[in-house]
Amino acid sequence: MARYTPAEIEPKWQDAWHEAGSFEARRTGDKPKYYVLEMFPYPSGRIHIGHVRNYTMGDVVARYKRATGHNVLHPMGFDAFGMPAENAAMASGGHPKTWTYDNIDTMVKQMKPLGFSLDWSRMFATCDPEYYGQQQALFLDFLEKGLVYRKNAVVNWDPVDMTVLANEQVEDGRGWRSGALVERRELTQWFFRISDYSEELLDALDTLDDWPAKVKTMQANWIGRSRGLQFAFSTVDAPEGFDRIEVYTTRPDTLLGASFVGVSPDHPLARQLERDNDEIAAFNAECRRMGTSEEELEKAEKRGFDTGITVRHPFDTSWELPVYIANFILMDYGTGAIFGCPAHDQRDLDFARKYELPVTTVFAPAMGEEGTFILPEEGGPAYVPPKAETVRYIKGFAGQEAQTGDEALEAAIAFCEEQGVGQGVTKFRLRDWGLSRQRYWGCPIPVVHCETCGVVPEKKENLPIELPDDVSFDVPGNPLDRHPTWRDVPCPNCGAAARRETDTMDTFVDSSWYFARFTAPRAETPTDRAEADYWMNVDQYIGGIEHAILHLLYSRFFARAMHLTGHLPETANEPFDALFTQGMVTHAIFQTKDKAGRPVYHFPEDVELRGDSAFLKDGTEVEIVPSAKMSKSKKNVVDPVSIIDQYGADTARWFVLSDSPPERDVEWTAAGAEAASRHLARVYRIASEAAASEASSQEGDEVLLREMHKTIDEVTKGVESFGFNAAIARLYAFTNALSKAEAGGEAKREAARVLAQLMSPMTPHLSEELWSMLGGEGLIVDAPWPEADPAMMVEDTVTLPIQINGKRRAEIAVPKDMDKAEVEKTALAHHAVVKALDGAEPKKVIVVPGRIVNVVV
RNA sequence: GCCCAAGUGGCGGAAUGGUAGACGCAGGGGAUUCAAAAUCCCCCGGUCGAAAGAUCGUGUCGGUUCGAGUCCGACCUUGGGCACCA
Repeated sequence: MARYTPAEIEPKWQDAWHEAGSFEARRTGDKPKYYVLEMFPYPSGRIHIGHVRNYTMGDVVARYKRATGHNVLHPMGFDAFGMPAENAAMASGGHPKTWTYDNIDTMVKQMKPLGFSLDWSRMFATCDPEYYGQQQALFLDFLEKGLVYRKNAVVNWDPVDMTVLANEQVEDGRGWRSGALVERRELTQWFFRISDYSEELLDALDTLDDWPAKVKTMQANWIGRSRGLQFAFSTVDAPEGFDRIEVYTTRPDTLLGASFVGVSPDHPLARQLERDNDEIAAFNAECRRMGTSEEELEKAEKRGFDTGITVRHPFDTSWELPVYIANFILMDYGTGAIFGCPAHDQRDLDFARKYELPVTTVFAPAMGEEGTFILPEEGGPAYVPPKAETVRYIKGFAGQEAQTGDEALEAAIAFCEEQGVGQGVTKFRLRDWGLSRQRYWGCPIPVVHCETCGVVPEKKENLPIELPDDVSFDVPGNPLDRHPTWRDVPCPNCGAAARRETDTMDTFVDSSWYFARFTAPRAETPTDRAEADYWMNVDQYIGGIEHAILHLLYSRFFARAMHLTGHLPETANEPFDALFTQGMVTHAIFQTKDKAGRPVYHFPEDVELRGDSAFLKDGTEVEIVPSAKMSKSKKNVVDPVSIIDQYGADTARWFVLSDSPPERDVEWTAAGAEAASRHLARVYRIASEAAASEASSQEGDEVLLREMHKTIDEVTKGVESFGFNAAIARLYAFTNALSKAEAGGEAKREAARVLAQLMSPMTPHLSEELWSMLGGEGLIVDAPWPEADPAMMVEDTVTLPIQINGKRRAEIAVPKDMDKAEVEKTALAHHAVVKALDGAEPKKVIVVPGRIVNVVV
């Protein structure tokens, strides 16, 4: 009998699909369309097992939808701009462009043998001038509509390398390459007005029924709508022009517990004070030495500097509060100034205790719930109940004595407005999206700076503004900045000597509209409306949970901006109808330390495992950090090519789906690949036997075919709900049933054909082979998905467990449609129940038809 | 620090509030074989027991319910995100 030889059959069927043009997306016929998209990869160099898992999931959906009669669009491309290419150029002297395109070549060569049903004719990379030129056109359209503007913003500045650092390039406040202390520096940068869409982006989350709730929650929290009071304190002894300090608070009901006012080190007042006060200048400078990330600010020790200025309490002008400059206050949020109420905010309480400021409790637990409440001023923790909880106000000034935080908030706002102390406002945490990057390897921002005309947009006919190739990375800083022939251009407006913008775009811009470009990847405009109108939206988007906030939020903004500028229909404002976030593939990190004690990472293939220890080829022992997110910078990536070489693509595909639920992280182990391979060989063998079977006894036909219909039903449901591992478990069970079946040859062949079809989204090559072996018509990719016959799935009798006091003690087999009273009678007659009752009457009998019987004694 | 998840046998995991551990891996035993590989069959959460069975058991502690892995509250641990990694 022939053996399962993936190395022969996989290329054969890939050629057959290619010849038939099976996977080219076409707008033909009256079939419904289906657009399935996996988040496109960064061309890091080689594909890793996480890619295999991600694209196999998308391929299962794509192939299933194809089999259920859809025109499927399933494209692939590369998110090709970004820092690693520049880092590689700096490390080894090559060019980012060469590095990137070489990597793309390699990765395409590695992906094709996996047999994904991708329309490769639509492939592009975001670093193709044809792509980023259209992105520049979008930028100009956005600029015209006022969706882009310039303002100052701070960046991490490395004073030795003379370059801007990404947050991940800052380690313990020092530049990763130079080790120099990082400074915050303010630059004029480009911003998208995403915050204008805060409310809409938040409210529209409710319409995304097929998105995971956790992603919607994360986005909602990120956008962060809050209701509060904005008002001004009048100052005492403040410099001129600072008669008032505007603050924003979400807890105006705690105004009588105010203890101090805090302003950001970047607040205009702090900036004014540092001019004449060296101590304040030093404190502010110290604060600015911290990185720009929110995480770093929050984790840092909370510190303040007493400015000596005070403010008057709005309700009692004889009551003065000190004004501190505090390192934990963000200039970007609210007004950059707050009042602190230590009794009801742990951070404020820590601050008050540190600087010996008064603590005044405003509210306490409601009557009857005081319990062991310790007043914050008597050493207790800050009392911060949920705003929906009713509390008792001790120092309230508006509304009832007992009310919820929410009620008190509104009452306080109403009271303050009436008193002329500020007004209620709704604010959002979401900030505008800074897109300027002081780097070479990104999409050039298509504007020119002219001394007379100011900021001048490039003319669209000059697009794309291509990156110059003749650059080097041996000098610190952005090569575009020191490239005279590229940088120095005439003003598009007046023709005078001018300078091209040398900042490039954030790579999130590239990935915020690629899904739209896939609908017409060669169009002369960003989109072709006929194509976009047909193919949008993405029916199923699949990607990592790490993109839950930024990428997905930016894309939602871009879809709206592209609608405003005429590039997408309004129906595409929410571009992703359904989202599935697959878990990550994790893997141990292998690291050593360099002379300065900084970690140096090593690829798994460069590490030799001996027992629980690991060593480099030169014998150096390597530290193993278990189970971390796979990341190119940490080098803990697994190369699936060897798996494919050894076992074939179908085994790799089957294995990544079978071993773990798709939304959960999976720790890569090679152990299961062998088992997956054995199973596929077994399926091949069983199908071969079925193909040759001459058994004429039809005794077991019904049993087998009933099993088959149940399997069709469960696998279909599994595939539709991303329960791939459960679907595969069902296919294992059905394979066992087929192998043991005492059925006739015809029934076995039918069952084997259905098995091949049900497996075909996961193991398409093997399935084609079996299909042709079993006399299937045409290609299996063109065969319609099998349908389960409901009549074949009902059982005549059911087994009911009997519980006594909720614990299973026995079971009975009863006809499926036996009525409740009869079931109860049968159950009570069971000897285990009789014994448990011991002559007494049951207290209660619960009968859930078809499910369970519970006897309470 | 803040936001969001996850936690079930030796391992990966299954389970519309209704028989916890499907299916697979590893392990043990057997068949086949001159022998092996491959294949096939059986067993496989802990404790007690010869067995029948009993009893405990889904990170920890409480709660709701006739019934909780599933719902609620608190905690612990691990992971993701925190706006210049992509």
